[in-house]
Amino acid sequence: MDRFVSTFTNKIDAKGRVSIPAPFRAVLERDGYSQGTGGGPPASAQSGGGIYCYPSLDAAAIDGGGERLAQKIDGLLSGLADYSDERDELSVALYGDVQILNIDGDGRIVLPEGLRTHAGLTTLVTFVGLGDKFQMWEPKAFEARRKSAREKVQEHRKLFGQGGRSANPSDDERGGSA
Amino acid sequence: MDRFVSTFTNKIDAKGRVSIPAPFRAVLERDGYSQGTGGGPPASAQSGGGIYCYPSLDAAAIDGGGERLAQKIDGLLSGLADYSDERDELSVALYGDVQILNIDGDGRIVLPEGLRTHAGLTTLVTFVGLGDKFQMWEPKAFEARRKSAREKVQEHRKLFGQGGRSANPSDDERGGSA
DNA sequence: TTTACGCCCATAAATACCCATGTTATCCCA
DNA sequence: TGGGATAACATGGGTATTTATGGGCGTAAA
Repeated sequence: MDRFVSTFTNKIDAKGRVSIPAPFRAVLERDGYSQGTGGGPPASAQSGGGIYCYPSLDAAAIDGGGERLAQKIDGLLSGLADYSDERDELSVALYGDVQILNIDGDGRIVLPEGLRTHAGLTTLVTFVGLGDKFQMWEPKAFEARRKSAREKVQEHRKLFGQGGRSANPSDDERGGSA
Repeated sequence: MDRFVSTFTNKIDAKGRVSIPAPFRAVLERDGYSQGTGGGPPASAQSGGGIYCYPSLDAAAIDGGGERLAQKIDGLLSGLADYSDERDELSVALYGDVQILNIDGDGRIVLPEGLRTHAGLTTLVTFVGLGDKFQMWEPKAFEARRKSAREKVQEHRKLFGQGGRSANPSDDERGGSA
């Protein structure tokens, strides 16, 4: 199914680069990404190559994904009439905030200033798989979010009365393997 | 897919020139633009070369694009009956203010007075990708626009994003489903 | 002439590209 | 089954291109 799964934490180096977790890279490649070196024919930033990133609308995180994500965005706009003011306005938020980041020969991207500040990133980034896309978080911020997410799940369980499994507290962290 | 994506802010120099962001240039070239020097054979301003620009109908901005944009405008008109009043009006609105700007050997254009005042441009221009076309804004004006655009998307998301997915707070972010 | 524009060159900074290294997980073979 | 050889990854850093931007100059238009 090629979904983004699991979480990984990588380091931002002095040049602002981060390695994309290898499993995510594999998903991106299967999703139609062709890498500059070591993968396939080069692709310029605006033509199918690169990953699509934009600031999450309601979280201090960056959303990222490949072609599939891009098509999803297109889908949102496809219903609107060309040249309507409404379409322009939505396009601003949907396309205007997107950055296309190239993956270098070593599987790394450079996070632009704007995105980095939105997510409060400094030296570490936590990549979180969410299926069709993934998110990049400041590790501590993500830990907090994860915690609250668990609590919500707990509540839901109570509502449904499913005693069931466990909320395994020691989930996967760095390098869950693929 | 060759879409205009992302935003860039460039400077207007003493001669009124602005660099077109390199990624946009790449889209334009693939879209059928041939540059005077360093790109391909020269093209006169009225024959496929140059970018199409006109004042946005409902915003203090300039719309710009390449061949695809021109064809889309044609498409809109062809949907209307010949000689209808509506068509005439639209033709004037869409074609009347169009300017074809040449890109110089260094990837720059000169913004004519009329367009500059319409958008309130002085020393900086923000290029905003909107898919098939892009817009040029005065940076501060664009900031305001971006803000309102984001709010609108939030609303839309509520309407769309009810694919009934999950209780997972991090699941659907921007556009739950296409 | 005077102004505006196209064309060329120069340069600093940002970006892409390339290779090297430390570490860890994997595999093979005795 | 233990241990060394191997391969995959994340990470660091050097170097070559690309890009944005400033300015000079000749030519064409007014």
